[in-house]
Amino acid sequence: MKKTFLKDIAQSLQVSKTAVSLVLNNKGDEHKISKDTQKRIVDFARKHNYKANHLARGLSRGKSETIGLIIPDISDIFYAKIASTIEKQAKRLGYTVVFSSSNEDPKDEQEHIRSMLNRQVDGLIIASTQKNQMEMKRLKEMNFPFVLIDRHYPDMDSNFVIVDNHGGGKNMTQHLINLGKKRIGFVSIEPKLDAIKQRLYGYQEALLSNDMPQKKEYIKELCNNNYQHEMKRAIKELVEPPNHVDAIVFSTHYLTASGLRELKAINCKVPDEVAIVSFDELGAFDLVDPAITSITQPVNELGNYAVEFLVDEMENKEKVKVKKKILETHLIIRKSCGT
Amino acid sequence: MKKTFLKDIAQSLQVSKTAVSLVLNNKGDEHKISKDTQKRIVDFARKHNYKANHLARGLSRGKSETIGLIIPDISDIFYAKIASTIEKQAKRLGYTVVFSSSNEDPKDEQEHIRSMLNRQVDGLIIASTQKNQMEMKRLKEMNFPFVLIDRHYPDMDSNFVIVDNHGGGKNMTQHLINLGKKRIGFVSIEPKLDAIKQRLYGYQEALLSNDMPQKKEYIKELCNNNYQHEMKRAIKELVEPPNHVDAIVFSTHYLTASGLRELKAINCKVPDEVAIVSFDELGAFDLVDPAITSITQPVNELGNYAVEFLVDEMENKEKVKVKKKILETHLIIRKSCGT
DNA sequence: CTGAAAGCGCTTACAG
DNA sequence: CTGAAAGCGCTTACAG
Repeated sequence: MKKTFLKDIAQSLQVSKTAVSLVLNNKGDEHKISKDTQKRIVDFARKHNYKANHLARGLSRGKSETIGLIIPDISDIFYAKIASTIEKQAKRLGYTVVFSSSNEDPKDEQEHIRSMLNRQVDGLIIASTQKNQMEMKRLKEMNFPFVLIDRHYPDMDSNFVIVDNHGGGKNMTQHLINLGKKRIGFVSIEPKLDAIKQRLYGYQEALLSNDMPQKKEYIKELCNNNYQHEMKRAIKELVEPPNHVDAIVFSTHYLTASGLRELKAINCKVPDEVAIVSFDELGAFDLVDPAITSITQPVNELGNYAVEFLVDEMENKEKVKVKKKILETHLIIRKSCGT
Repeated sequence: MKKTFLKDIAQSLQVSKTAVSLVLNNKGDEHKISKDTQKRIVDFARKHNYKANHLARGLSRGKSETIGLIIPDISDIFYAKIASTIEKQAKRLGYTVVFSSSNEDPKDEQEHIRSMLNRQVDGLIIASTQKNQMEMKRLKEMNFPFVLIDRHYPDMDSNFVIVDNHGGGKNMTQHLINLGKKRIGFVSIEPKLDAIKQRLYGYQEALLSNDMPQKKEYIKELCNNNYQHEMKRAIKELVEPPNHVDAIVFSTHYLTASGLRELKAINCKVPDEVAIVSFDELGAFDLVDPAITSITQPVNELGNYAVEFLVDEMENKEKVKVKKKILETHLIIRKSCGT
């Protein structure tokens, strides 16, 4: 099966390449090409399974119809889900998506951004390390379409769609307070990301507005690369006297899993001795012992808005205002906080 | 910041585009371009942040340095992990990856394959629906590099890297038998996929080689789109008399999760009343109540081999023989089978 | 209504 | 050692 090119069709049908290209791009009517010719071209193309070479088309049109997705880690279920909805939505609108994982490394992230630009993606969706503000500024100056997801740069005016981390942090803490918990710990990674900071602030605000004491010792911030190791000690310090917390807020799904492992290891009963609540979920959190009360993020919405914003900007470059969206989270109550 | 093109460099430096292109592609020495000229070109390029337009380069060279990944569903943790290692490995070798989810729809899969060909990917990694043998044949005839992962076409001679599903199914069943289980059920999706069939055969072989009865009623095959609904009944029928199984083998991670939910719903104690074992895992299977004994798949190896095989074929088209690899699974013993 | 021609930004034989 | 030129496969003003 030989490959068919535009030229082949033109020659076989004794028409110009122009005509073929026009017709196949649905501009036949616009250019008043006879219905008959159009039909012949379309039929021939279909029969020979002709499809335009995207590289050539892209080069010629100055757009590739692909969008780049840069995330910390595609194997994290949260990002995997986002990637899934982004892909679906992008496909619907005629775009393919190429992805790259930054592994939270700003240098890698920058490299991927540039590499994608070379590859002539038409736009970028980025869940950034939040350490590349200069690079983002550069994109803005180039007038290059992009939208930040999950993590944004608070000082920068750009498209983004994120989640209400502050509200989520507050709600999960309030839930604990409503259940009568008095000494509520907070386990997090180092709050380098605004999203993580906001969860902490939410926690603190809930405490504050309920006139509960804020103790520095209740807050454990683990190193992102080494949290599994540090978790052991953090949990111990929280659970044992003098802190002796009766509840723990975990700021990410993997911290929850890790923390629960430690709690089990030291035979601390959840929720009887300590209640736990998780920001975001892992695969089978409803089956875990005990089923884990979690804040849930609207992944689909997030992905859909991201693509919508991006395509909007790609297709009407000049007129578009910066678009921002903050999505609400949702508390799913299960067993890990008791009743 | 204006974009720099090859032409700009050539003009600024008063050399030919040829020279610039050659030097920037590390063919300066080969073409005996003076060290001095080379240095001037490289410096200028670096200073102005020049990067070749990949579309143009691709069109000209006839390769895009991208590989296409087609999987059933990127939001499934198993494929997300594979995607992650494939991306890492591909990047190391200078390739970008574009992905598409088929959602188990053969038509979609075919469309994605063709769309990727139009986009001029250099090779394809496919976890196929296994209903597109014709399309795969077509790829072979075109001499287009591709490797099948996770699912292969048993009747077709092509590159693949899969997992020993038969062995896995056998081991997990044998584990149950070793623990003294007598009536072992098997819950699966419809065995349209060879991988799923093999797991069943493995189960059957374990039974056979231990002189245990094979009962048709012990085997439940659910419809892939509707398994959550059908699970309720399947579990009931297995657990209640007359079948009254004392163990269940689940052939996929999501079936395990779903089945366990039903078992809990009808208050059937695991592992005391019925032991369960899972082929493949979900995020927190070690934390589930009870922690789930599972067959684990070597995702990283799988991804690495896939890329290795593919790149091998892409870069030495003619000489390469078909490469096949079957990876061993691993049984992780936890609590769900008792002791 | 239709075609010849230029152009997208590269790479690479080919000729000196 | 180096450059002019053709070519990759399309798209699209432009001219009739």
